[in-house]
Amino acid sequence: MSRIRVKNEEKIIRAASRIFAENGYAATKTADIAELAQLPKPNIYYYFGSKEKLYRAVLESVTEPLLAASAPFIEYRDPVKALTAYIKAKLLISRDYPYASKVFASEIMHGAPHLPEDIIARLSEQTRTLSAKLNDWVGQGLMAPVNGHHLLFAIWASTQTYADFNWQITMALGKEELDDGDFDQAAEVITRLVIDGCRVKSLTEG
Amino acid sequence: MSRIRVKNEEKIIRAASRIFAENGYAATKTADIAELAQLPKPNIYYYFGSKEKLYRAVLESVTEPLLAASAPFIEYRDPVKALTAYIKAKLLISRDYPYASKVFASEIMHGAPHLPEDIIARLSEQTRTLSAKLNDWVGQGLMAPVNGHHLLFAIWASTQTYADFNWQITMALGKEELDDGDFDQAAEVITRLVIDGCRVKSLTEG
DNA sequence: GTCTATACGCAGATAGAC
DNA sequence: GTCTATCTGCGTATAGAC
Repeated sequence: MSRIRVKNEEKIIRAASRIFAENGYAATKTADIAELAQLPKPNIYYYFGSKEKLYRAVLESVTEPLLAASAPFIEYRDPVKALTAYIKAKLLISRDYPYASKVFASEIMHGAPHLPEDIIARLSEQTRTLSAKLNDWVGQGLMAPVNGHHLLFAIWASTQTYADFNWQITMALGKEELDDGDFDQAAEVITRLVIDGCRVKSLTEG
Repeated sequence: MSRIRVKNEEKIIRAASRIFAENGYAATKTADIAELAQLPKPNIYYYFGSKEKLYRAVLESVTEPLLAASAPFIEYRDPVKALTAYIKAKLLISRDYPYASKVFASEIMHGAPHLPEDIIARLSEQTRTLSAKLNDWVGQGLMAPVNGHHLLFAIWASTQTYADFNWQITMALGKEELDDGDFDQAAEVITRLVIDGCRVKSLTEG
């Protein structure tokens, strides 16, 4: 694995993330990826074999950040801290991986036809862990009796929307692009909805 | 405009909504639409002229329901009633127009390249009206000081997710498909988040 | 390892018979 | 108004020179 290979593969993945995000899988031309990556088209095939395999490589590149975002849920015992940190982490993914997030969203929207089984399994496992924890908190009287799954869906949707529907949001806000202040406001609103809406209690201050 | 024409156009639109939703614009073959509609492929072209025009017709078919969903915001003066009804209306769109909703979402996700200007204008107008009303309520002390735009984004995202990410949700719930009970639970959770989270006050019972 | 030039298949669109 | 048969262009993929 030469240094040039690693470097070129990175360039291609970065370019591909963007083109796939903007156009969707079927509508993207490998020629456009090559152009953005400033490499000849056959190099794409030399490094990745096919458009399909390149696409899967892009999908896999977001998997780790996505799974890592749930770390707060494990780390913090305090429900308020855990949920606040989780919402922030999810919003940062939308901010920092806007293209990969979109590719992932598009993939899920169409029934995950290209998503490898092992990734699906890990995401499912994560879902079970998170909703179980929410239900635990409900059982311990640490929050109002809400359905953990549906609360999770609401958190996912309202954080991911800042990447997936970026176009709509920037237009509604009358901006060119979202800045850190917008993400702060988003975090404030979503956190309030969850913490106050579900009457989540802190372990330290009752 | 013969009766047969109207009937065939309906059949084609219905089939197209589904195929476009499942595969995305670029990946759908007009042949597949024709097959599902049980008509020969050239009829698609006879009635709609091109794949692109057919796609736009599908987009336009959801516009009215989408705009109509905001009626509660206008009809009800009471913030609690208005928001509760709005959330319910948005969820019903996800339930009753799952395919068209997905097509619309996919279109927005990619920057609305095919969405006619006049539809964009009407949706923008609606966005302004809704966020202005939310800000009014805040100004009148009828709800906590939340940013109207971001609250709106959260409501949109968490209701549309039941159509757009249907696959993920049914999998997480371990079901084959969502039933009315699931939508009721979704409504309950989202309504709680908004009403309790933003401390929305009812006009009648303070 | 890199890239120019080319093959090949698929799917959008249509000509023209009925 | 309907449909069979066909054209054509575009985009994935590769052969083969360097």
